[in-house]
Amino acid sequence: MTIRQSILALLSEQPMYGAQLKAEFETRTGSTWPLNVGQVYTTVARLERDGLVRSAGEAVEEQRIVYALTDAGRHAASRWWADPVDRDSAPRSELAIKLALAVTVPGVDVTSVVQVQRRATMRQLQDLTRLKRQQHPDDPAGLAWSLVLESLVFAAEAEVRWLDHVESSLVRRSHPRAEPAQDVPAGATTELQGQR
Amino acid sequence: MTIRQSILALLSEQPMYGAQLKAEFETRTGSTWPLNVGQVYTTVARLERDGLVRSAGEAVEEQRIVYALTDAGRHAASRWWADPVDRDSAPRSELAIKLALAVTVPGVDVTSVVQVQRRATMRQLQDLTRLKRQQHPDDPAGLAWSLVLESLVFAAEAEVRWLDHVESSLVRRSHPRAEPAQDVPAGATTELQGQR
DNA sequence: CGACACATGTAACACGTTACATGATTTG
DNA sequence: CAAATCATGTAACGTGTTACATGTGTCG
Repeated sequence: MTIRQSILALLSEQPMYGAQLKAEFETRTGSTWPLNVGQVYTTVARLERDGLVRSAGEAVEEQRIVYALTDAGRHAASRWWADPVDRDSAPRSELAIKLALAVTVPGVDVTSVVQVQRRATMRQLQDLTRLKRQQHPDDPAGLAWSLVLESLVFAAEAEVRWLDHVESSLVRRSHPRAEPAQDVPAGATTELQGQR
Repeated sequence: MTIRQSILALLSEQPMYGAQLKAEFETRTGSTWPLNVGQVYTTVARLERDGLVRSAGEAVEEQRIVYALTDAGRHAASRWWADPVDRDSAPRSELAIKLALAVTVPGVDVTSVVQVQRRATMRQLQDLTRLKRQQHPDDPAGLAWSLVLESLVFAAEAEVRWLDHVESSLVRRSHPRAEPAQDVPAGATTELQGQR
């Protein structure tokens, strides 16, 4: 669904042809999520089928087929801006499910699962900060990519915090006698950069 | 892929029949993500096709078909525990893409997009804390659900923080003369519960 | 008996993804 | 001219999702 909406959004700025859509999508999101060209065509075909896009046949150039929004398409695009991202359709969090199952299936070394994941997420965090250093957020064109990178950073930080929280829950479960130690506050980002 | 792995994990504990798989999945993850029964059967059929599951034909009861892991299936299940969740296959963040496009497509009221989303996420956060109050994390069976809920809370909090960060980036962009005001530190969760 | 719930499946479709085939344009 | 590049598209497959059809017990 995301690609669908993204294509609508790009076409709402200006009619474009297929490869241009791919290029625009990738430069604006900083190539974080590459987009296969073929997918552009399949998605555009579905949009055309649904009456949101029409191909303004070979408008200017030779064999380039330019796509444009129909009225319904313009409507759908503006609805995307107006509505919040649907939380009900939020994809299942594989990590949350994995750990929920890990603590209920006997014989699973939950602590090890948590540690492996924590290390992986910390590495991703380092990669992201490395990427951010090659980045000029003042550049108006770079603002978008900057935001994308930072959204990944925020998500990864939250993941690490949650993993630590899971670990402390496990400790509490195995030591039910211990006085209820206060959990790490959510904002303890200070030490987050250090490897364990 | 997530459902596939979840079914492998459940079957690694014990052979089960279809409806039981649905029930176990939902009780252990707290019905946060309902699972259509039909999907269990389609997924199990694919697992059988791939040689990870075999149907131990009508083992005990009358017409209940019990599924069990093959050796390859057990192997796949334990690999899931050993490996971190693949970050490369992490789904595209619809929200991040949406805002990246919003700041690059002219004529979009980005601030409004941010505000609408923030309100929606705050409401979700309130719903989650309300759910958490009806929850006993000391109950060993409830621990899993507790963790799932908290993962959603952590993710939503991170989303709100990121949205605020986006907003301040926008302000900075429109007032380039202003001295670079320090951003809100990632750990400013204290006020997060209050509506704006 | 009839209604209900439980359990099993199938059919159909949407989206995402990749690999491949084709044609046109540029360039060494 | 030949090779590389750009652009368009199609075919095939995988997962997720829903709606529907069917059978089988149970219980008032």
